[in-house]
Amino acid sequence: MIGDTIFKPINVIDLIRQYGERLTFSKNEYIYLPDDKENTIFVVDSGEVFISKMQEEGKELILKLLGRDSIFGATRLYVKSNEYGTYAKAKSDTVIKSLSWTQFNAYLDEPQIKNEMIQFIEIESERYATKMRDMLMHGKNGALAGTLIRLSNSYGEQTADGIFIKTKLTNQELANMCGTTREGINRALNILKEESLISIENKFIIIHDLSSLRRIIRCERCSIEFCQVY
Amino acid sequence: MIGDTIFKPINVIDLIRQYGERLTFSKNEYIYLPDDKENTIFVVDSGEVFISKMQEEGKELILKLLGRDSIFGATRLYVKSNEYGTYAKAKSDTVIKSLSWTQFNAYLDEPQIKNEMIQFIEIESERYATKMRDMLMHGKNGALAGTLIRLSNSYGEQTADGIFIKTKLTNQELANMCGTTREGINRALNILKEESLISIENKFIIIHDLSSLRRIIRCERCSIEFCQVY
DNA sequence: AGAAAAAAGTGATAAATATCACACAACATG
DNA sequence: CATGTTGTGTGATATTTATCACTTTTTTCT
Repeated sequence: MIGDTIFKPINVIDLIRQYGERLTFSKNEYIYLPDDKENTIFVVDSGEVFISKMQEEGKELILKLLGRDSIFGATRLYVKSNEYGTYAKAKSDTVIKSLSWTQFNAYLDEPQIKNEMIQFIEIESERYATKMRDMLMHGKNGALAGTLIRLSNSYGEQTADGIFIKTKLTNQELANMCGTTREGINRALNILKEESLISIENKFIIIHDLSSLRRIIRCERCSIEFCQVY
Repeated sequence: MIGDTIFKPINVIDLIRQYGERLTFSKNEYIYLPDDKENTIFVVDSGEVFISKMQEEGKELILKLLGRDSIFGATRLYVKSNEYGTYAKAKSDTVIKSLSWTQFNAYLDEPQIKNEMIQFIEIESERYATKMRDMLMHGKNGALAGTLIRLSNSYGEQTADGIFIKTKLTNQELANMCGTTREGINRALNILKEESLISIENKFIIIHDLSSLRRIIRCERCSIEFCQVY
């Protein structure tokens, strides 16, 4: 992360790590499907996980890209719609810890645990609202700019050369995060490269001019906490 | 609403009604601005309120259209970003009740109140996630179809003629809900009229063929609870 | 290392959206 | 009821985005 520390539900993470079952998934494996019974809470140990909204005809919308310490799955205290509604897929070989909701539920009496869960949901909601604007108001270039900014907040590392994004993403994956096409992303990235806003080295994106990216979506008062890819 | 009853935080609503201050706003008045200090929770008594994300150059993205019994404002238990981030504007002449966060906070010890607030936030988050997909994956027609479906769930009344949407919306307002232009909405509505999916009578929209609207955004397993305009 | 698979790049074209510039209708109000 | 004001409808045009059909490059896997 650049600068600010952001909220992390450390007690919840510890709890799942301590009592949860260790599971491994290889690249592209599904961790849960939209109509699976929503009865497990997960935390990422290593690797990366996409949370997506399903869409037939091969299309998908990636809502989140999770890394170590992200919690996901049954994260709702009361709203039990029975199904997850989303699906989770391992982006790379991944180790996660999983705890059944029934087991986790027993710890919700502890104020610290419950409070962290509430904060988690509140932040999630704020992030969606912010993202909605970025994705809808400035065309597909705006969606890409917004995604790159979020990536820099979540996976960016400041280097002499610029902000190095510590995760490789294919054009198709970026397209699915932006709700657009692979070809469109390819062209848009190439334009950003020509304009020297970014460069790509060994498939890793480096952001050289964050302010110009921000200008695309007219984001000045950008909140680091609410502008994340997870 | 059509069918299902949906979640309503009745105890919270009663609380704000009982102890809150009555405020009136006339059409187009702002109730709060994005950088106002987030220190008041509101409930709508009568009239309608838009919650929007700001955008200079006159553009705005309407996130919610609230009616009687909707709560808004400082609805976060822990995440106090100090500013609202959104603005609230009276769509029509409106009466609301407002309670300072400090006062409201004292009642959060009551489990019923706290639980309702948590549920409210959880549902809000689910609604945003669902909306994101509808708005991003099927172009501007999809955004309009999604908006009309949400309007029918929130403000629809089944009549012999179809689903009557009990609130008047200008093309500009619909455009701001969809992240598109007034002209675009105008043409899209006219096409839907030609195809007899909807008709407009005395400025009120009537939906004749909800299934066809759903087909535009490929929504079969549509959840009434998560598909609302508030 | 070589073959197969996956991802990236690109031109041509079609389709969707936005923009501009008005005409016209409806509505509110003094 | 005359008159601004606000909202609607629409053509013409520009811009953006998606689609198709490939080629080339990069990665993966024996």
